[in-house]
Amino acid sequence: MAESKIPLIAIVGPTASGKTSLAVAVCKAIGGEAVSCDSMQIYKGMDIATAKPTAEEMQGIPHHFIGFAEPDEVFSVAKYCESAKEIIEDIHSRGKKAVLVGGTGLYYSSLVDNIEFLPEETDFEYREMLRKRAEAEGAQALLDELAAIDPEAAAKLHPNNIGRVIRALEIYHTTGKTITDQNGQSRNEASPFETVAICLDARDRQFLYDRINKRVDIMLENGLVDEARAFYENPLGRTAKQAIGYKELNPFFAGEKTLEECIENLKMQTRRYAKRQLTWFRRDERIKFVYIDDYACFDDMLKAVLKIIVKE
RNA sequence: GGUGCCAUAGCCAAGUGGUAAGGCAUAGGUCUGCAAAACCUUGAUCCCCGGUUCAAAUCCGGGUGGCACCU
Repeated sequence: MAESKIPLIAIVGPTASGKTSLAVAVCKAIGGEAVSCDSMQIYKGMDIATAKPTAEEMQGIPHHFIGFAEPDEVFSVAKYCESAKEIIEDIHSRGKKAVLVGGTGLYYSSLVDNIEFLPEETDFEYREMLRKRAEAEGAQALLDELAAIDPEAAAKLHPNNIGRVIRALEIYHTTGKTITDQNGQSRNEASPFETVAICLDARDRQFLYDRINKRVDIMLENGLVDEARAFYENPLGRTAKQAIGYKELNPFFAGEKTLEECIENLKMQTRRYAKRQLTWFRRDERIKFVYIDDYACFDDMLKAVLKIIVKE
């Protein structure tokens, strides 16, 4: 069984930790192709803010799953897993190694653990109705309702986390099954991948934050403001508008705040995002952590990483 | 040199006699179809010294620092 699994190398980690350059170097060393695991780099035009790898950075290594969707397209984990699996299988069938790169924890874990998503069952009207009820009756009312049909799920949710409570109710509404049942069934199939995952991190948090701050400055030099202005004038879709880098500059375009204030906030939001990414990867004990501030130079780190990959 | 105002957690800030609201940040965490999102948890004895009082961040005196105005 295990022999038939597809080997998969994953390089994950917080933003600005150096995933892109490491992945390219790894691909070069082992004959790999990069597969992005990033919820925002999938969009066309959102280049600077999402730090999409440039042609120069890619150094001729094929990068899949980047910049193919329209900014107004609503994307989801389910779609990601479906397509990413196909891409990885294709790379493998051509005798190359797939190297997954990215920082979207939900996409990563759903793909690697082969979460099975059932056919689409969203009901936006029902969601909207529940949202209005939450406003009128209070969030607790929705959670109480969920507790009546699925006490297990309700126990895990905080009433203020309205989005999740609504989703749980929505699943019951559209499928007749509780989210607990459905989630239980989603893990039935074993993963087709034999994954070796590496998470980039910094021993000194400030080291990472300095890199983040610096990178935002570079994005600004590269024209982030103009890119953001374009999306301010042509608003993004439901998924894409969540990207960090545009919404933080809107108060400046609206004349409510100075550019400097917005930039400070943008840096702060990026730092907070990096922290959240880390909590996601830290809880997966299979992921090996590599600390970027342990190495004097990139090549030393690359050697250490390749050692982990070869050993596994 | 004089007069007035102010001094509470990293920042903003409420509280005017009974043992310190709140917001932001920070740190940690949750995560199954919007996830770069959403959500949870997380800290102080109130500039210093002395006094009044059963009791002071809160009143009085002095000091230090800042701001404003005046000569």
